[in-house]
Amino acid sequence: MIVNQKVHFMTVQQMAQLDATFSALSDGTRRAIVARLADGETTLSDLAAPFDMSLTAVSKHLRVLSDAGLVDIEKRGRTRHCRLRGTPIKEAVDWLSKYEAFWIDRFDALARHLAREENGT
Amino acid sequence: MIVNQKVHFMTVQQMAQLDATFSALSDGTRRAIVARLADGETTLSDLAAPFDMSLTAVSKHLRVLSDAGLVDIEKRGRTRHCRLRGTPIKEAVDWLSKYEAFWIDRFDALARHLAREENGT
DNA sequence: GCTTTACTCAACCAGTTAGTTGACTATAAT
DNA sequence: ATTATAGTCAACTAACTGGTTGAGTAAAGC
Repeated sequence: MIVNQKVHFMTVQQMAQLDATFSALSDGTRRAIVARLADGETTLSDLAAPFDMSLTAVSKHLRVLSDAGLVDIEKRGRTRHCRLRGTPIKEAVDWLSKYEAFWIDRFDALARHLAREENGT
Repeated sequence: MIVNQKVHFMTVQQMAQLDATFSALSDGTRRAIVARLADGETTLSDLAAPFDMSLTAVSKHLRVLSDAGLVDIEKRGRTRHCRLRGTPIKEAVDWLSKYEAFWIDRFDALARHLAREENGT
């Protein structure tokens, strides 16, 4: 089996966007925020309530997500209303999708096969 | 439109795995390594050649990928042979896929609509 | 046996990250 | 007008990151 040689061109900004997206999602608190926002728009205070950390800390996490373009923050009176944006997530999936062939990985499959043989099954 | 409320249970290890995967992929050099390995197995030296940094630096990047379970490193004589593993990538995609609804984002769509109106088109 | 190759390891450095606290600002409620 | 709420900002800390260099090790080649 021969894997297609795929040359991929990417601008510096596209690289930076992927950096920011993956980096933003590398923190469990931020992934929890994303998960929460998928259920609908919320304010910062509401968002922060379940977390065992200061409002400032959650605000900073939200800022990271906002800088990465994953969430929109809208100032409304004295509250900040946050909502999820899908585009950067899609871009991350698009990048990952290039390695889809490896999800049903021939090497993984081989490894599983060998593991089964080692176990004598 | 109502988004399904999805409660998601995740073990500490699954969380840590996602942390490691997204964190590993948040660096452009490491994504380039992954891309390179998708074209086939290579040694560390071969892998390091195109990069403008020391072998030690690339070795460290590879170690991060290895720790995250994204690559296997096999010692063979004095060379290290590296190959891609798909499973963690699949897990990352599975997580992201829960937000697939937002890729064709009603808010994004609204934002684009408003942007078009602002431009008077 | 000596030299080159392919690495690893430890120490160091500068910059970033994830959290804290305390002081502040602006809006809303009484 | 006062008070409570929602949040920001600046300063600080501890730990982590991404890179370096120099020394060391183990396998291959001559």
